[in-house]
Amino acid sequence: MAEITKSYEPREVEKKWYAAWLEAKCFAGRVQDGREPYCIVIPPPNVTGVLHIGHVLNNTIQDILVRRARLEGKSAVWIPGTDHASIATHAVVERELRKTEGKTRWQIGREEFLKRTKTWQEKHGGIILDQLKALGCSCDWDRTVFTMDPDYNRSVLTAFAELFRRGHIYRGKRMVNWCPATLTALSDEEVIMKPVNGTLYRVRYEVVGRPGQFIEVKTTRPETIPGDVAIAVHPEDPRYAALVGQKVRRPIGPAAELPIVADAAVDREFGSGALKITPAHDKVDYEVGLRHKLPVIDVLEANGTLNALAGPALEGLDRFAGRKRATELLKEAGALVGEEAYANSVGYSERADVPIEPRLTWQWWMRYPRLDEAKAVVESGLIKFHPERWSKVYLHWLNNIQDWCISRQLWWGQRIPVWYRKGLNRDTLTEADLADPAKVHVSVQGPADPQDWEQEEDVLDTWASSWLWPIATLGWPDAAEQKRRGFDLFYPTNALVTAPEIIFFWVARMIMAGLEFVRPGEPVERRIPFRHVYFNGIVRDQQGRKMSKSLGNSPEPLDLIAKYGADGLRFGIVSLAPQGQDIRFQEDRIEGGKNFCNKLWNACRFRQMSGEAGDNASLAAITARLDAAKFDADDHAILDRLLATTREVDRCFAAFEFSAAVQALYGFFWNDFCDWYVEVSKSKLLAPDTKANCLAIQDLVLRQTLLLLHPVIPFITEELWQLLGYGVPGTFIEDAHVDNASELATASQLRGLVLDHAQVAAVESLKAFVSQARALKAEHNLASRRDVKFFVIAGDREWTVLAANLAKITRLAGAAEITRREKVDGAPAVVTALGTLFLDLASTVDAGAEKIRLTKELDAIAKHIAGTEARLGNQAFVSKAPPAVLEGARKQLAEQQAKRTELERLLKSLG
RNA sequence: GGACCCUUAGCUCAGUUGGUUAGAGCGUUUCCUUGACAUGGAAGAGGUCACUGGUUCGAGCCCAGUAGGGUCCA
Repeated sequence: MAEITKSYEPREVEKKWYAAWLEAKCFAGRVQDGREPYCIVIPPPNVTGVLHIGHVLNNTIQDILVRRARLEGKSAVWIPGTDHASIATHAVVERELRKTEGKTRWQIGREEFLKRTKTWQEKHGGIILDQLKALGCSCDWDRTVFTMDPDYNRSVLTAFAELFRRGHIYRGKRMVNWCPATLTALSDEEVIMKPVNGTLYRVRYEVVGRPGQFIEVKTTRPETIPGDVAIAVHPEDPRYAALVGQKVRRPIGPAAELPIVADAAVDREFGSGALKITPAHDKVDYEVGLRHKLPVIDVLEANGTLNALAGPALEGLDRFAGRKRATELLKEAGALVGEEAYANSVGYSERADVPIEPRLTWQWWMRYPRLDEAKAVVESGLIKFHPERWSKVYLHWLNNIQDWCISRQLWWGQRIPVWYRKGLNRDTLTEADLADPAKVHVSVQGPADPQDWEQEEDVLDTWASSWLWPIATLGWPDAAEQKRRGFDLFYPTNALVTAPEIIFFWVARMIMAGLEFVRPGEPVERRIPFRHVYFNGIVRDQQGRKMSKSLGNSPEPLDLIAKYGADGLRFGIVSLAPQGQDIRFQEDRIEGGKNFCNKLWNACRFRQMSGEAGDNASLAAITARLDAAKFDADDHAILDRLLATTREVDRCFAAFEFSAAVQALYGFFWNDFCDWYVEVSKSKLLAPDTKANCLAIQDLVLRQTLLLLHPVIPFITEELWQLLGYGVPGTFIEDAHVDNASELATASQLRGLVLDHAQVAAVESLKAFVSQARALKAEHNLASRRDVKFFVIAGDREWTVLAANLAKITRLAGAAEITRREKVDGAPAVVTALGTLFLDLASTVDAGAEKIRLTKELDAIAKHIAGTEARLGNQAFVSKAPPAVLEGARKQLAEQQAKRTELERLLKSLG
């Protein structure tokens, strides 16, 4: 067996084991072996993306879940992949095209553009997946899926054709959120509302035939005045009743007379109570226009510049320049009554970060399927959200849902599988036309006579492909593929780990897709895509800001791995991520992860240096080496703590409380095992009588600790597992079974061991005794001396406990000896639960200082006694509190009083 | 405007059915390179649990309100 080095060096260990795991196909999701399935699908990162710290958290949690499932004996699989990120990829490739060739995508054409995009994707698309490997992610890489793979395309097109057939998809000319930068429609979810400090312009329109009479409106967008077609007032507004039916003159742009109409949509409280109606550029105005049969005058081009309909003075100007110019024109015309500052919300394009334009265009829309079921499965807890509160956000969205605009005026993505008969005028298509197979063809494979048809140019929203992720990655809709990939076994998947930001974009839609397409007619629990959704917090910087490239506040994960090891990074990030709360990134916590790994490493090194390796090949082999007759208090205590920690970690993993699991393991391993048990072992290992049993206990504790930690820190645990001989050669730690607390207890009971809780409690008092002894030394500046003598005045029962553990505590207290005395005078002392402890200073004690110290302690204990007495003196407390609490209080009071008595005695003896 | 979250030690945070004297990591002070580990060990300092009121024998925890910070939706 190789010797364990002085400190843990992650780099080579990580490389070695990741390669070995891949070589042995450790991560393969096996379909045939009859074990309980466990499946996670990765939230596919953008193919344009690189790993950021948020990915580290998200993917570490997924890896924890899937590795834990393997240790629990499940047939586990984690399916990886990327999505094609239509808009983001367009942005990158088009920018490069512009920079290097000065061309737009239209200049090179659709085919050529797609060729370039494909090349770019092949070059950059795998980066993030390789980074996940460096992090240790145990994905089944043979199953890697890209949302534009041929199989995946077919899933997406099948879903479209099916939903069209079922009446869920339609084509309509409606107001959409238009992004003038990327030149495509967006869904409501891709629009970010931002508060903007704008200007409200008060503009007056002269009433036709009544010179000098005006009607005033307020608008933030004077550049759209050439697109005005009416003024609207509320039908019950007395101020304007007489004017309804009259006309006003448009103050700028092509001259026109606009009717004054009455419409209940007008807010009488806003501004003057009169509203200019510009149906082409506002959703409400468009609806008013429909009601009053008003024309639509679209004065903007797709890219946001004003067109000829805006008039020669504005034509060609960008919308913001146009606004400025329009204001000047209004001033010149005497129509601008005033300007005032105005704070309002403006919708911005999520990707391009420019204000969106409401724009009337033909688009494809989806009426969401299975809305009621989608609500019910979350309301009933069939799909459980962690933390649960996110289900409210989910339900609120579903209750206020609007049809989904799924077409995008882009090229990179699934081209909509709709063909129009050549020569058909698409601007006049009716619903009946859409349903007529002679005019419109919808299918996955396309028409048999393509020469007679023209395919729809638009592609689908990326989310309209990724909403199929859990089913398409498992082979849907191809029966043979589903069989090969284990659809029947792995669906529904177990957990989805994602960010709350995409609860609408993705989580809700996946639920609807699953319910709609999977196992029609079967119970809903067979159709849902996953049972648990864990929302990880957002990783922020120290100031609480989101990590972003432009701020440059995001640490580079690969640098962190180089500095602290993948395990250190994983341990650190999980330890600071409590369930569902956003986290502030602290590099020192990552360093803490690294330090923990080193501690683990060195504890194993200590074990290796302590004695011959025993048979560690299985839990049974180790427990067979335990000797119940040789157990002392510390042995009982460490096994008790091991069982309690195992129980707690089991609970935490099942409850998605990962940072609590890590905390429990940290506390157990560092404090209970290293700080105490390893230290007491040093005495036990010197005695031939207790050595073998002590080593067996260490082996048992280390084995279980490695198994519990493996999901969080896979590399170092694998390395130590092998170094300490826990596995049969040729197997891996993941081939072992992690025993739960009761299995562990049963295994040790088979060796005749019954944990003695009195002994466990005794260790607590021994720890306190040692700690008090050290403190007493430190008080007298003897902390580093190991030759001091202690005296104890103790009852027989207390002394029995001390005597049984004397060698260990003498060593831990850093004493030459601890002896029992009947009487001690003039030595500094401390009252412990195991008697009064004196530090032998011969006659050098400073009585004055000692008195001050003891008096301080006496004051503190008096305060506690007063509190406890007050509680026990309260009749209501005595009669109402549960007996256990009451009993505890009485016992506490007795102990406090005994301590006070002893302190008083000590003070008195000092004179 | 609506919904949700947060406010606990200098910093970042735990505290899951209300019950002894409120915890951790980092930082900080003092001491220690003793044969697992200085990526370490020992001891210490540090908190009117945002505020106000209520329920209760008992509140960091439950309820109501106030203030501040944040997120999402309109």
